[in-house]
Amino acid sequence: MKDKAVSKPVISRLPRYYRYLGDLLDNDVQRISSSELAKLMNLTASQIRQDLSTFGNFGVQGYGYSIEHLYNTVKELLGLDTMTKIAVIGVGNLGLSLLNYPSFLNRGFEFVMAFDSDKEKIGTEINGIMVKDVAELPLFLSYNDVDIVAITTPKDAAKDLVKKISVSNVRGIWNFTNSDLEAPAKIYVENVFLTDSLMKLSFQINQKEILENFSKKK
Amino acid sequence: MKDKAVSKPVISRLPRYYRYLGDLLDNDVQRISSSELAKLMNLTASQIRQDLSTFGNFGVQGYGYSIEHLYNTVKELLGLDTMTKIAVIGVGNLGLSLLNYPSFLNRGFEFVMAFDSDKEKIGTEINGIMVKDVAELPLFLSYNDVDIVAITTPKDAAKDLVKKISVSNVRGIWNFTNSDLEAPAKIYVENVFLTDSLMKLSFQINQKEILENFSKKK
DNA sequence: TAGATTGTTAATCGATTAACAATC
DNA sequence: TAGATTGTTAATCGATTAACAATC
Repeated sequence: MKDKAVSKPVISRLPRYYRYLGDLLDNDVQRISSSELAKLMNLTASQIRQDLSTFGNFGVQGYGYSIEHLYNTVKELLGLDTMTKIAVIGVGNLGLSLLNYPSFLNRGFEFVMAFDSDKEKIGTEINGIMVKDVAELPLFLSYNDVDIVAITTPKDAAKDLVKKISVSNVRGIWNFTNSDLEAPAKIYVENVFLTDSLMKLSFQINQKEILENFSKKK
Repeated sequence: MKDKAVSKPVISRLPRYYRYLGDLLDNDVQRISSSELAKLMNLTASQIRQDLSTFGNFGVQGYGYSIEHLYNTVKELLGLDTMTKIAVIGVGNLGLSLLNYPSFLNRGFEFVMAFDSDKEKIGTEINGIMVKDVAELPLFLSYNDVDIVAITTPKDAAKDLVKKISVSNVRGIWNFTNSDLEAPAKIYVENVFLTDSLMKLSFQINQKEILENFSKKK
């Protein structure tokens, strides 16, 4: 184990490893070599060995990797062997998607409460999760352990929410507003920028035409 | 204008530039230097100048960049000055979020049709968009210009959908299933892996503890 | 033992940052 | 003109790929 912080590209690949290893496990495959896994995942064997060696020596020379062992290792690395508690703020369609997402629960995540400002929604229950008035958020956070807050409100509401979250024990914000949030360093912000994602796709499918247009004008 | 393909990191930053430039424009700022913009966006001035020079010379020495001009340039680069037509497959909460997302419409995107397999949903209308039987997808794609298909179905349904999409004129897939989709090279796949995103967040907030645990065991 | 495959060191590639001449 | 700031070339940094000794 090295002590330096793990590099971003490696972190980004971990969930993907987890998915592929899970599939292999489901198919009762026992072992896999870095080159077989590389072929499956469209990576190089070198990269896989480099990535894994960030965390330790999990392979066996001449044999490869035990899938079950590697799967459990990655699972643990991702913190999925302990329950992570999530509060959802904003119960619009996006908030509902999260609360109803079936695969979160059996992967170490648990929704503990939902919040909204809409009187119609407050007091209702979604998938077994209560919807509270967002005004009660600070009090709730001070009396309950919440690891992650998912923010699915309009972006104007977010700045004030971050302020309230910042004085709690929350360690992560899952940001669905389409704007960067400024949070203290102790809180990690993971962004899901749907509009950015769609624009990237738009760029990619138009790349040739767009760049041609551009050169003409120059 | 260089002719080589634009690098991935640059493409990823374009929507973010677009957001910040839009905000500046809304605040009636006329001009900005690379170092001011860098400060605002938490980048380096060097990087901004490098990024922009991928596409042309938009700045003026001693002055900086005209925000309006730069904004329009990025907008055009992202293909937002022409309408991009999107069909949504799967009208669960996630599909609903997309169809109701207010900011897509005034940004050059248009939903043309929604599809689902649920008899209850077929024939209904969401935000003015009809929901058709997914069985009619191939026919619809053959008679209508659709640029992007957003897939929000369970992942088991996706493989078959991709096959059908592959024989159409669709150029991009916006993939919300939590699995990699194999599509022909002519179709660009942009992934939104919500579970991966949450797992990354989980890793980050637990990084210290997790890595400590790991070193103990070794 | 022979063959396979790891973990790691070295080489390469690509992206970011720094420096500076060109020029508004 | 003097000051500011670009676009670009060069230097640095970091990530990926290749190579190979160690070893199951």
